[in-house]
Amino acid sequence: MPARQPSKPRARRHTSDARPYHHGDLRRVLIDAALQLAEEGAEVSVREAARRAAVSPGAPFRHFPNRDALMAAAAQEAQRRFRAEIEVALAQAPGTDPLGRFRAFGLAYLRWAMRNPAHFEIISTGRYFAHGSSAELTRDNAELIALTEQMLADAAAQGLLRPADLKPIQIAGRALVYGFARMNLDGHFPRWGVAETEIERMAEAVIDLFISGIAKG
Amino acid sequence: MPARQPSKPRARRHTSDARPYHHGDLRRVLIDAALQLAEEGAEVSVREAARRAAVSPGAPFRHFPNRDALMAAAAQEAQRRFRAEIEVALAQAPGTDPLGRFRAFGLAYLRWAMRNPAHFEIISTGRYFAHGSSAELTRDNAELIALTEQMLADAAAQGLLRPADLKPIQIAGRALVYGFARMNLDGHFPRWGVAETEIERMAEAVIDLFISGIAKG
DNA sequence: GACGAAATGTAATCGATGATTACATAGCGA
DNA sequence: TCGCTATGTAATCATCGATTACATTTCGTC
Repeated sequence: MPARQPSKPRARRHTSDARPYHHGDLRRVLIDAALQLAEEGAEVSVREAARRAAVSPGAPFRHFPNRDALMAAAAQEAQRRFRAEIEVALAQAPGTDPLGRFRAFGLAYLRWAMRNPAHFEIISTGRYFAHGSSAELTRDNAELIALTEQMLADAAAQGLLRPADLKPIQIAGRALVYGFARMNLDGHFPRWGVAETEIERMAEAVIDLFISGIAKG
Repeated sequence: MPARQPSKPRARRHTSDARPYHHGDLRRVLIDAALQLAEEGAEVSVREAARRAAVSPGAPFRHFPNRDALMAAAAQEAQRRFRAEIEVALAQAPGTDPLGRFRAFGLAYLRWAMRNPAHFEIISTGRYFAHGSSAELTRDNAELIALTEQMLADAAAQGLLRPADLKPIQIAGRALVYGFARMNLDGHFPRWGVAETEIERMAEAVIDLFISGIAKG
């Protein structure tokens, strides 16, 4: 036991012998641990995150005032990844057809939600932290919504849609995609096929149905 | 303090002096307390339910093996009320037009979900208890789903729908309504109008949009 | 009616959790 | 080099779900 006497108490950056008193980047590690816990289906506790970071139960509170703040930070990280994937999909979307872009958006949205259900839940639910407690999350989400609304407005301006109020279309589009994602999350889909491809095919069919329902012709 | 000496230890049914040792209908009272707590936005704890029933913290476990069982029972009660309201609405629905019945169903569904968000959450989320832990809840829900699917199948059989696969229509219909309800629940609607009438009007518009999207003509 | 078993409530206790406080150590700048 | 601040530890608290031992009531059976 007494082998713990510091052989190198010098101001070294992180010698490899035993973990240093200061962790290095505990905040980040805690966020990752929280996301990982959620992914595993376990409920996220501050203590368990601390445990995984090999740190005392009180340490996390140096970085987050309370549990909700940790969850909010984890949600921000998840949202960052979510948005990155959306933007990649849009960048690869064929051309300038607003409805085609809308379709690509919806597909990327649902694909991510199907494959990262726990992270999607953290982002969307507003149960782990007060909704609006993270201004960044709220702003980020508002931007994505504005993006889709712009697509639909463009489609209307180009005469691609059947005559109808735009607002209900926008709301319905959001509700449809959000509802599909949450149904998957909340266990409202029977264990459909063997793979996740089947449910993703259904997601595609639902999006196409919606578009054909609002498109002219 | 020593005024607690039982003046009437006889086997009376419930004399009015002081609460009797046995509660009477603790199970029911606990379920109601749980629903009330959810309605108030507080998180539901067994102890708090016991507190409201003026009973010791261990008492509830005589009626429910664990917290989840209490929540499942509460969910069953909420589902019972939900379904009752749906059936009233359907009974009042004008005629035999399948799409009209579908519309009435959707409106009643969303109306209840908007006005009883906490109860809707308990029913739908599968987070308070293992999804499928309550066979009755599952069966009840399956019946409602079968009902709507039958409406859409009838509509298709009567040639009221544009040609399309029925399955995506059924899934999309569920996702749309469920998504709208959950968006409201999860705080994705800005505090729209003063009253709840505005959001209910939007719900109606969304349902009508969906129907017009799948209906022939 | 009387009695004993079953049902139902209480009291005490356990382990886990979020949170706070006092203290220890590291790292950084004047 | 000194000392301030950031960051981690240790100890502690209240709350919660859950279990156990014990108390009281209720009810069927004789």
